[in-house]
Amino acid sequence: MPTIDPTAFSAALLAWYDVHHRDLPWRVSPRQRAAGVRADPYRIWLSEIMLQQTTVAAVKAYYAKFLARWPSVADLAAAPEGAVLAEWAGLGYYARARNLHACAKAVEGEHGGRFPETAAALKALPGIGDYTSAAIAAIAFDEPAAVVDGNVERVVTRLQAIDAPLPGAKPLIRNEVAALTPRERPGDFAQAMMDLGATICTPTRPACAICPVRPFCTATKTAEAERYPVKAKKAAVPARRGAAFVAVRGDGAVFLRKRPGSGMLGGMSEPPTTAWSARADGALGEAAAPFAAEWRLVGEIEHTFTHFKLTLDVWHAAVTGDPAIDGWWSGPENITAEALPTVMRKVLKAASIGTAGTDRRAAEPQTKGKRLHGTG
DNA sequence: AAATCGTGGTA
DNA sequence: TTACCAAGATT
Repeated sequence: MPTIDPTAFSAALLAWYDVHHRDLPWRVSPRQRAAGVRADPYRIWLSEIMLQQTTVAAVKAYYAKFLARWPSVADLAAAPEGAVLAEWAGLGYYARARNLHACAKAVEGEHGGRFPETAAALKALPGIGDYTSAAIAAIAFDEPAAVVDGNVERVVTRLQAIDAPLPGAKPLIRNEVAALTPRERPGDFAQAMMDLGATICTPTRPACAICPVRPFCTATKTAEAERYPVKAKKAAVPARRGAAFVAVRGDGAVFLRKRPGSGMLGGMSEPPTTAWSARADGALGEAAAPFAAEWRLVGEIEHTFTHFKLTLDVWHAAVTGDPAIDGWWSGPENITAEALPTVMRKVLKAASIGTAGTDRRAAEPQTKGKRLHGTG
């Protein structure tokens, strides 16, 4: 494997970054940085947690909402977990939101309200692992930590034509990044590597012709950049099936409950659902309902998670009394603020529970989910 | 240490 | 439609 001159490499990369960096809400631009503006650790941390396995486009609106509602780590630490989960609803990987809140409380309770300033200390906090600890340390505290995300893995495996498949090649990649990371401007270097991966060294059809570090790249010499990184193929996702029961009161309120605090959609809200059987053929009738009511099958929804595809039969009932299980009634004016993950919003939509306005019976054509015509 | 954990966009 | 991907962490 050829050795890259770190000084020449980072000079080329940073010169490109100074001109072509992305403008992002949580970012301090190189111009601002040179003028002495420091990144706010809270904002860097918040954005990094949100950006884990999540696109910049999806994060922007959530970042703005969180920052407006909780401008400081103290504000976030003082919030109820349920409020954080509700604000996170729709962004996915909900353990991130639980850990976000736990981390804010740890910073307040154990670190005097200030984020620790080294990657090693940051990594001890909830939700902060190898990547995030290095990123915060580099961007907010100028520590020359090796920042390795998916972008960097792609860039480095191409630079060095690393044929070893991921994730086994991670230690090798990390060492390469550590060797390349400069003492000066380590935060800009990390962000430059990620911007390069996001805009030039893309997964498909990389723009090698305009790449600022092309002279250092082995893979592009043989036009093989697109072959990297090498990854093992993923297994096909199995199918599961279950049922959801949407009870509606006369005033339009829907009965919701809180899911267990850990595991799938941990801590999030839902209309009561059955367990999700590994068998895709599980014919679940109203006998599976959590409480007796005049249940009527009104539709079904499909939702694909990371490791399985779920089909839920959607049952609906008009209810007068209170169910004998834990939960609460959520009125039409409150439903959008509930901690409902996307799959559960699909369920409510299939049961004609609107998320806008109060007329849940509005004749809105069903664009998603199969509308069934039961015995009416 | 392989499995678990969401969602939306795109080829 | 299917498959893969996007600033990974936890157990």
